[in-house]
Amino acid sequence: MAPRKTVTLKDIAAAANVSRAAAARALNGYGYVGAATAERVIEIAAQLGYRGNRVAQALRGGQLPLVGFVPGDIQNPFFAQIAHDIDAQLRQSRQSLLIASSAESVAQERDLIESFRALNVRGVIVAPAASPTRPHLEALLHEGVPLVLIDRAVEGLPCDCVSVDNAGGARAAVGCLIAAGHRRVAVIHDDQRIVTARDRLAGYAGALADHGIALDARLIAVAQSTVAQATEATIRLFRQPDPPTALFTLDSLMTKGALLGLRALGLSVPRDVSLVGFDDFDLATFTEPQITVVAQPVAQIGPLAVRMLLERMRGSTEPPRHVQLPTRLIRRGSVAPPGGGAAATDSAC
Amino acid sequence: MAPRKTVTLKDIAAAANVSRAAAARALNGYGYVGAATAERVIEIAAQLGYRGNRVAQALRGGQLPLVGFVPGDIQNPFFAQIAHDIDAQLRQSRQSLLIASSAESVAQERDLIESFRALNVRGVIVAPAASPTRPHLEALLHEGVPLVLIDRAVEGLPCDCVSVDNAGGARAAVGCLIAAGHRRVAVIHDDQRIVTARDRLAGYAGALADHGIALDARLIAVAQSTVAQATEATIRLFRQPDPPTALFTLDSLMTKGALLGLRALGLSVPRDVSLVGFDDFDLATFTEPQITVVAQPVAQIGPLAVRMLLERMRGSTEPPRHVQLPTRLIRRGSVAPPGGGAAATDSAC
DNA sequence: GTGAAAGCGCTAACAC
DNA sequence: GTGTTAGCGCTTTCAC
Repeated sequence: MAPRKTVTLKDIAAAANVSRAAAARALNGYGYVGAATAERVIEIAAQLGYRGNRVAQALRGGQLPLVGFVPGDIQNPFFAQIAHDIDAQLRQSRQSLLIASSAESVAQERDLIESFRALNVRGVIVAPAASPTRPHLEALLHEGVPLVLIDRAVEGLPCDCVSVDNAGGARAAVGCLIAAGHRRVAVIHDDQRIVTARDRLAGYAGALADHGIALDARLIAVAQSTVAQATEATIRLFRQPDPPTALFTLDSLMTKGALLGLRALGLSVPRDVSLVGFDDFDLATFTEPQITVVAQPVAQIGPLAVRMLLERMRGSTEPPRHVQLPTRLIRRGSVAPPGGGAAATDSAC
Repeated sequence: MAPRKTVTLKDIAAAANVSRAAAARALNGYGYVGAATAERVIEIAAQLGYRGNRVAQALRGGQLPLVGFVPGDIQNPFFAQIAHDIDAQLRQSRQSLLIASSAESVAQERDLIESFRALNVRGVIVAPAASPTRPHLEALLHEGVPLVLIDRAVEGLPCDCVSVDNAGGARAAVGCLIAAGHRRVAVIHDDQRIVTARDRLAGYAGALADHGIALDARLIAVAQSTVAQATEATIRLFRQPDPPTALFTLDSLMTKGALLGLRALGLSVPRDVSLVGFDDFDLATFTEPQITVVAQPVAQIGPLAVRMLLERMRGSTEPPRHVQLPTRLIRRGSVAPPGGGAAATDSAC
């Protein structure tokens, strides 16, 4: 209980009968120190439980061994895995990780970046929230703090970025549906708030255009990215006269909602409607049939982002790189030809 | 790009033609400062983009506004939610959160605590990994660093703790199975590595004892907490001669594994076997039928832990509190009487 | 090889 | 009211 006074360099210097300078040299193993002295100092330090004071070190020389990470939401498995990977990678370079979710709010993101700046972090990884301008990120760059964007690119921000090919993935997903014979492919999207949603929607439109299918506004539903809203949107979509025969959902929460909505409607997948979702998720392989999805290379994002960040922290001044990782269509059992045709185990999809 | 020299208190003092002390007083709003001076200083500071240097402040006075959190695994939704809640709560007291998973390894936990100590964090929240001794946590306490344990209590460690009633929850779960008429209730558990698993297993044994049912070693399977291992364990359990009629799983990963194993065996829930899992999870309401589970009050853990921590950080010296939150049995559709009896929509469970 | 001394940026007595 | 001064714990020239 007694908040024992922390042992400082001065203490161990005194105990070893050397100057603080000599002690520091011994402990950090630089400069000239007599082998005997060094050994003695090190032993005494160990004995007294000396542990150095990063704060003082940071004040003197550089910065604290701190890196900040701002995901949209740490509860999202996508970000949770990335956080885990960043954590694991960063630990090897003995950096500690500050994590704080922006909850997709720019204001919150700004505050977080602000506090990171005050702490003088060595670098920051952020999944930027949607916003027309981003002065806080620019300020970071301006101060020379290494910054890596993940998941969402930001135009005009000269920094490294790791994202996935959202448009391409969506195009492939919808293409697969079209290849199976669908013409009336619905989509649920998320009000365009986030860049990724916009790109995925663009991919949807692109796939339709590729095959000369006109966009039909009645097949495009808007919902916030929650299970409940997606469920409702699905129900609206399929209660229309002349309903769609297939559905493409822009993220895994929406895919879950779609599943629930379809179930509520008594519609069976893939017999009554075919379904493809963006983003793989654990539930996708538990359903019967399993759900066909566009999988993102989540496991690559964190490690790559860290590698880029460390390079910058080491002083690299290469021009910013924007890596766009490819997605992968995982064909499972949720796609079949329209009109309750044959089960499509081995269809084009 | 140009790492513009950070503006320091000295700079703004010079620009305002006052001493550093006066400037500091104006900026931090303490002590006597002339209103005019204060205003001028503040304006100049804003103009120059002064932002103070927490590191220097910390060196001088107290500590950095840092709190550490060591979950077992940030990817586990249980910990992800807690992390989210801690983050949200802590933000209000303007603390930044360091998060690093122990991966259930004491060695890693020790290293993390070590680095937190070096950073002089204000407090630590940890889900302690299984270990006979915990010198690093004791050291923390000894230094007077506030520490709150979550999810797992540690005997003999005089600090606050928030856990759930694992034994009681398990007892209720198994009791429910027994009430439905089951006598041969199997359990899959996790090698006793973690305290929670041990308590849940004790609850299982307790429920059996309550009803005069003898423990049967052949009904107790060991598996690590992974879907794959639990799947195998389930298959082993139900391939025996005289197989169980009900199954209790100790966490959600295992429940998923059990579902898969049962499906592989062609066994239907709850007709052929009844199932109750510890820990609620999203999939539990997607399956047909939905799975009966023992739900933990996850949403309470983080906020409560933070409240306790903040109190300690404010200097409270109350005796340590150990709060054990109650669990709740959520009766869904995975329990029925044994022997393919009637569907148990409204059975005792 | 080792010690003395000068700060890093900030705060808080204490003097004026 | 405001300035002077003395450090917080550490690193790092620069003498010796």
